[in-house]
Amino acid sequence: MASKAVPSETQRSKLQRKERVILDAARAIFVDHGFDGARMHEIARRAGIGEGTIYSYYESKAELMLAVLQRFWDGLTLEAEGVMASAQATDFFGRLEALARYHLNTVIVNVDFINLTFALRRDNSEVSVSRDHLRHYVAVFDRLFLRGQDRGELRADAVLWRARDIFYGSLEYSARSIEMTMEAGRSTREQTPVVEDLVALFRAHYGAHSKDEAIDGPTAASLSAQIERLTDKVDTLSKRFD
Amino acid sequence: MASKAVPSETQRSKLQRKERVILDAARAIFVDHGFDGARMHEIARRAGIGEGTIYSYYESKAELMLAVLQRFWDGLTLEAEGVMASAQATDFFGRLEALARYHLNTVIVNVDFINLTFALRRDNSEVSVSRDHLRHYVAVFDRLFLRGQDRGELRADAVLWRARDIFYGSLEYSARSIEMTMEAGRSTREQTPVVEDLVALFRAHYGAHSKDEAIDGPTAASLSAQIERLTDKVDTLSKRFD
Amino acid sequence: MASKAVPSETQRSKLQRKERVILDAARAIFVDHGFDGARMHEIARRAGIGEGTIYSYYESKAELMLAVLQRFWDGLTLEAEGVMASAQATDFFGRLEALARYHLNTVIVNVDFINLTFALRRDNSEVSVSRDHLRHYVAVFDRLFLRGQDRGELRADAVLWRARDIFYGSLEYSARSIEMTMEAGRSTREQTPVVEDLVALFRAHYGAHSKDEAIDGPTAASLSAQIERLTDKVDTLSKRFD
Amino acid sequence: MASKAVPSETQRSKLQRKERVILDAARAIFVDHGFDGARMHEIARRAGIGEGTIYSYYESKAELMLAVLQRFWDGLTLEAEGVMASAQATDFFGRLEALARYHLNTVIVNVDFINLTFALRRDNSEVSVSRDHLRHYVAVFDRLFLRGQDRGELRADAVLWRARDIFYGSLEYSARSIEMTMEAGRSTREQTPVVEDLVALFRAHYGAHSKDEAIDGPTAASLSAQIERLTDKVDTLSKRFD
DNA sequence: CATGAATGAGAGTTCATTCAT
DNA sequence: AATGAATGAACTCTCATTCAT
Repeated sequence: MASKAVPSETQRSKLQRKERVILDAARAIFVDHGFDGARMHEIARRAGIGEGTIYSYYESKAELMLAVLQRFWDGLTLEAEGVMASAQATDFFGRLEALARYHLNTVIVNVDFINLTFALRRDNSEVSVSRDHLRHYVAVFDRLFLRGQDRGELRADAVLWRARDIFYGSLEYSARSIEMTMEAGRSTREQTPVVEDLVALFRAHYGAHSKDEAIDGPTAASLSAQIERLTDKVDTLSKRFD
Repeated sequence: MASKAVPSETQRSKLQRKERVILDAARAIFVDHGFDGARMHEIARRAGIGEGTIYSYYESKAELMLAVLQRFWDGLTLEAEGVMASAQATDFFGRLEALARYHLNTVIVNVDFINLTFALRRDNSEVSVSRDHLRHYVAVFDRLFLRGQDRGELRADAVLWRARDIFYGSLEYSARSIEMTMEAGRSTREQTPVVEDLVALFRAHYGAHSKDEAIDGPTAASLSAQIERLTDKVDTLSKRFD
Repeated sequence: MASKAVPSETQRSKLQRKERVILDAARAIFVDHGFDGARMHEIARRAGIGEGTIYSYYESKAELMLAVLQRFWDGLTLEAEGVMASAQATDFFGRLEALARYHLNTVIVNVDFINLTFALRRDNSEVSVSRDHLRHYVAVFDRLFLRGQDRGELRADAVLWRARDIFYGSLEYSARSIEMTMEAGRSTREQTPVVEDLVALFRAHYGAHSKDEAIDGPTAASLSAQIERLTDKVDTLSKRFD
Repeated sequence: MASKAVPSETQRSKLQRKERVILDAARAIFVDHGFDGARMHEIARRAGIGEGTIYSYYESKAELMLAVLQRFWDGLTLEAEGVMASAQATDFFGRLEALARYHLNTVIVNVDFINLTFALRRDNSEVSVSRDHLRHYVAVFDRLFLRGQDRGELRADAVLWRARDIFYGSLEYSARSIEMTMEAGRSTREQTPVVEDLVALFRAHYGAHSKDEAIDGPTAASLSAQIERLTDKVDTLSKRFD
């Protein structure tokens, strides 16, 4: 009360907290309804503040969306780097697997939001998203890949961006498929084999050692696991006849 | 009297022509501004007709969008099949290359529209997009792949949908990248090497001459493939109970 | 076909028939949906003709409505006169009863349309109904009443328009009430006693003879009928408990 | 903080005032143009507010109409009761005259609005008018009449709803006639004689001093009245099962 | 004369944004 | 700084009317 004249640390952090609350609310509503479908009224309500208050933090709905996008992609990039830094493995393929696992899961969880980002790429839109967000994010892969080449883990003649297309491309496509089947109540595809498969493909194609090494095919152990899973499915099916 | 019951050929084709004009205009405006951003007024103007006229062809904006989507994906599927049928090569990899080339180019040209399709909410929206459009389209690849396996051109233990994810996923990712660099004035990446690279990857990974193939008797790999296929069958069966 | 140049009698009557078909259709739709709620499209469909055809008979929707109203009230007036002309009784009260019976039934059947007529009395409406329709119709009563006075059946000092207000007013109010209860599935009020009561009231008030004569009260016969009806009601109610 | 949760008295009364302004404007426009003919734009302009503001008070045009109706009929009922309560006379006929005078004048003044009420379709429309409004209003007469019977001022065998039809029916018919002649510049009919005439008619017909009254024992008339009342009770009972 | 596809003005309603409190 | 009532431009969709056939 007495701190009116002197903006205390508390006040500043209070503002930051409220800004975060707004962004959280905005993100949730934007994901649920898309940009045009989202209502400022609903965002304000979810943030627990008045409608007008948003406008003292962001100039317009479009600005708010941009801020949400910014935080989303920055967060993604940071997390991806964190995941790799804290990965147990320190070799290229170990880290690649960690990155793939993280990316696949992220896309599955945020598929609506990522679609929304793509949609805003339109030029005539009032919300024209900069491509830098995405560029920064995929740079995580680029750094990993180049370091792998430097350390001799990867073939020197491998072309970065072709590898990148395959990595992100197939993961995202898988993610959409998995998300679709999840939504339909079925869960036939697991995330783990997709990641393992992709890493194996990278090892085979871009690995510095022998070309054939990685193509070992399924081991007895993995076969056993597959049979186990199938057994479960059949059991589930059997129960349907009760 | 006869002209009353039976609309003359001229009349019918005139209606069909107008329908096409509307769909063309709608597609252009939808791509430029998104579904919510598109204005019926502008679509009508671009089609050179009155606003009300659209509503005697399509019940609502959403219906119109759906019709545009339908035509787009159906056309894509038909063209893809045509491309493969008329490909000079008749072997798997030759046809795969034709399909890849067609798909890559298509995505580059229609990237905005494809983004738009993705952005349409599957739920919570008045435009509920059926997944069948996409499913039909990717079935072209599926048929090609299975035929390749039947004819012994591909490894029997290759998993269809993992191959599909890599194929469409990396092509679409490449397409977006290419489209981005094209737009930026640079054209560092050519389409041809991307396609050739992908086909080479497929040949190396899924080609029948891979190392395990020659060994007699049921190998672990072929066993695994058998299990995989059986799993699919059980899944299909399961779906029947939904 | 050959009769193109010479409008035959057939053609003229054909036009009149079509005009009647249009008016019938229009009336039905106007009654069902009101003036603004009625659709020219639906009127045309019900008449079995094209939408544009209506406009070669009537300049606009408002004109059509006016024509419908005209025919309705003219028909009513004609019928009312016909009813009285063909009434068995030739004395004032007999004819009054016939007119009351006809009017009550007419209002019940056409209550929606009559309400519609009242609503169109608005001045700012594009369909401003002339009051002459109604005036012509009530003139039937006026003539009957004046004749009754001339013939000495009615008191010479009775004021025409007060009698008219009571006659039409109470009948219309009763009609609305009866129509309301009919609609609700109940039919507690019969038309006959309402008419008889009103005629009795007229006889007592405006009859030239004695003032008291008509107030005989219910006879034993009518009492018996009332009890009969009540018994029916109780029976109906009893069945509800099964 | 206190001003947050509890809107100040000023604020609340301001809202109520605005609500009344909207209802007044709406009523005027609805009367002038009917429900369909009325334009929200014009209502807003007349109320001196923005178009959108109306929608924060009423969900739709239909809701607004309903609110107008509610207020009109509730006000009428209240006023009618007030008029009778404050009437100098305390006997039945004195109060009847006060009620008649009030009703006649009310109908003359509000004839357009009453026509509008009648014209609103009970079915097939988005504005579904409840009959309760009217029912509540006429209950004022019903209570007066029954009390008159209880106090021996009216004949015991008089049938309530026939009297009600005559009372309201003839007054409304007179009101329309008077309103018509007033509008035409002529003012041949005065309200007072109409009311006096009607009261005289009621006195003659339903007054307790009628000829049958004096006779001892249950007359046929009183028997009939008893049956009539019993019938009403059974009807009421029946309605409970709908 | 008959038709019904085409028209476009105009309707009710929504919602991002403003601003007095 | 925070609020939320008020705003009005702009939306989709309707439908009486027109006119080429």
